[in-house]
Amino acid sequence: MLNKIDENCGDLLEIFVGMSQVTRYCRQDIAFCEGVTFHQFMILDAVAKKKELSMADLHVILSVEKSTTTRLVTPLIQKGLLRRDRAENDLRAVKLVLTSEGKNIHKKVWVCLLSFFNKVSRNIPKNQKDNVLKSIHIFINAIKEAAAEYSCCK
Amino acid sequence: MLNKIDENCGDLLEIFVGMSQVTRYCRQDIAFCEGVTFHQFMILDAVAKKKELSMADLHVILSVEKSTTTRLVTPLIQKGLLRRDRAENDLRAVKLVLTSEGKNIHKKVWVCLLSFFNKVSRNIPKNQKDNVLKSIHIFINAIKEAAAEYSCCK
DNA sequence: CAACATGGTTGTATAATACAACTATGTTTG
DNA sequence: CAAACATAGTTGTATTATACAACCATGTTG
Repeated sequence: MLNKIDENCGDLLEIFVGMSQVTRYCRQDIAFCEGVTFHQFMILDAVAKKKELSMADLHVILSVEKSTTTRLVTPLIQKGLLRRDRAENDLRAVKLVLTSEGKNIHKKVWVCLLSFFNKVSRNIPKNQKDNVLKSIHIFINAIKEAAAEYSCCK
Repeated sequence: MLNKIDENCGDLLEIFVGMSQVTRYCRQDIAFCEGVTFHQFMILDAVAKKKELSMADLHVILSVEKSTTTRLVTPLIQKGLLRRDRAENDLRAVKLVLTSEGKNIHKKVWVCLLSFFNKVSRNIPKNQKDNVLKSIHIFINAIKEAAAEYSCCK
């Protein structure tokens, strides 16, 4: 009986290991696109989608500490891809916007990503694609929900 | 036509983002088990499975740089969970083995993990479980294969 | 207005990670 | 067999991602 569970969990562990590897690959490989890292691209993309974005929103999207958010944004400002304006309605808040250079780079990196994504896509059997993507959503959400209430060994 | 592709890729990006988040959660949460981090547990588990393991093998399993492998192993040696013996047949090589304390901790952390995995499991509809796990394998492998040949923007 | 809440940055510290240089041991080959 | 090459691992050095706590400035509310 415990065996059954254990086996299942062995699978899960393997999957976590796989995800951890794959995440690492992506961060590294994508780093070679126009000098933008994976996280940096996420930020550019989030800003591109919303036109303007507060740090607070961003920190939810990235789901990292707000201090981390600041540090991730800083290099993008320095490279001139983002502007950090004050929000009109709340003087505490920041409003991130893409510079034209930022838009440019965002587009270029998308092209890189597309080529990578296509390669990934080609390694998934056509008739499975939909199912696979859906399954992963289910899985990721399952973990997020579990993590929300999770606090181990306390 | 490009739209179709783009949309698909938007999905993929979302998934990568999700994976990156989820990976981060796990590293953090699991860190609370007996002071063992996710990677450290992977190492303990790999050694436990094989009884003994060379650094070379381990560095393949973790798929990180060999120097990183060394640094990940070191704290486990220091905590007395692993022993670093010389291999008999090759004096260059190392043979990692679990100490009894290591076995003990390995087991304890498994219990923590089980409880987490069960929570995850409970958030996946029963009739989908098999499908979801299989899909993720397909996906992870697809990425690994793509990453193997991947070198962007060159 | 005083107390509390929110948005953000900075100080400080740590973990994970890479790459290059190096040591020591093995293997192959002219 | 000695020289050249290959392999196993560690260490030096640097960077990135990350957290937590302390802090400042601005808003909101009793």
